[in-house]
Amino acid sequence: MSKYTIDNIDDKAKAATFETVHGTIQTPVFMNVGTVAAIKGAVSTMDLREIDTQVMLCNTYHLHVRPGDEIVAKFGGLHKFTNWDRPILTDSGGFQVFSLAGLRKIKEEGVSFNSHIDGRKIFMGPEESMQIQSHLGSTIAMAFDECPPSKADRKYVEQSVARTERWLLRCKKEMERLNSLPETINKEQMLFGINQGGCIDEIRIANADRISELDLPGYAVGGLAVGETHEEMYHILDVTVPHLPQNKPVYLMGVGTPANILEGIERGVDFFDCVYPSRNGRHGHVYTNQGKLNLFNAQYELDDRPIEEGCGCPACQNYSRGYIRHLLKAKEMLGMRLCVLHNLYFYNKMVHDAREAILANRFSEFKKSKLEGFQVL
RNA sequence: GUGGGUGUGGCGCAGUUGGCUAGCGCGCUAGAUUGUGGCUCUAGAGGCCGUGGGUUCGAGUCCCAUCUCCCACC
Repeated sequence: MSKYTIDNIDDKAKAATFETVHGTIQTPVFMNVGTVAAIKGAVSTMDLREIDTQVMLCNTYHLHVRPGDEIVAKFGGLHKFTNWDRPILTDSGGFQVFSLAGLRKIKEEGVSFNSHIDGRKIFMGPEESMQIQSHLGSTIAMAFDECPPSKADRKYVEQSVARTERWLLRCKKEMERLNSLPETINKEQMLFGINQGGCIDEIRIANADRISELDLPGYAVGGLAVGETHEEMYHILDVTVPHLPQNKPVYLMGVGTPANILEGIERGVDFFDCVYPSRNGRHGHVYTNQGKLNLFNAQYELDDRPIEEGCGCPACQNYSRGYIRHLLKAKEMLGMRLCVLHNLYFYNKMVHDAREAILANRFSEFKKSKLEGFQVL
């Protein structure tokens, strides 16, 4: 039984508490992306606990191809498999329809993929996605959707969104069936619906209105940050979020930069996830309140300062920029790991601080000072 | 000492019968990256081609000398 309680609303920015079978989530929240049940960059669930993060995100498609969701189920689900007892959100595999374009064929029933691991043919539709996510036993399962390319024309977007809506009904029905089975790992698994519609206001709004009627425990805005400008993205949030239920969490999928997240929070978004902190960390790009640093740059060779003065992360508490740069150049895994840890800490802390600001009704000043700071470097 | 081979950006190499601004890989310097295939992509810097002569309209390419390093033989 989930329960969403709004703690405060500062203009449109929301701070809420979402209670789940795996503990409470305080929003806004950044969810740490661990696609294959691990945060890339040698970051463990022990580390996630140490830097005090709330939610891990895993991927249905990737875990289905390897190791296989039946295997995870034999371990008792993702929570036991990964030794993470806090909430886990699983993405449905829908995005892979988009990101692995070229390996796919979309039909009404679902999508045929060729596995990126061994090339074998895989079929996934709404029912399959729900079955896999049920095996994984995540706290929140995402609906199986299609994320149309940003350059798709209106007609394609209309057809795609209509099909995604039909898929959502099938997801809901299948999840209800799965949650009632005795062998199901998490019988209170939640299904979040996903809003689509490209950059076309009317399609977004009509879709948001229709899926809101399904009374799902949460809703996501998908299909953003896929090539449109930041202004277009913010505009879509401006017009769409008000058409999603106010008493349910709103999740902006795959977004984004620290600035994107602050803009999203300002528009009422609760949940975020993005590969940036981990991917950029692996590439030596680290976030600070003054902007982003590329530790591969020669200027850090003799820099004995931490990544960011005053940061409480394990990297900054123990090591210098110069040492981490050396590790990165030497391709030592520790270099990536320290950068990823720092970035995850930075993201989680920023969103946590945003919550504090909302609770104190000073989010607008908070956001303004953060954005000004990011532009210093 | 004799014979053979070698010498081209930081490293490893291409450079055809001598022909226009000498290439490539790695490295280096920067930049991209938004529901992640530990990637990938883009741009940039850096070489008087061991040294000194010579032949030629023109030499990294041919000739002579010299030095370096490697191999074999005495």
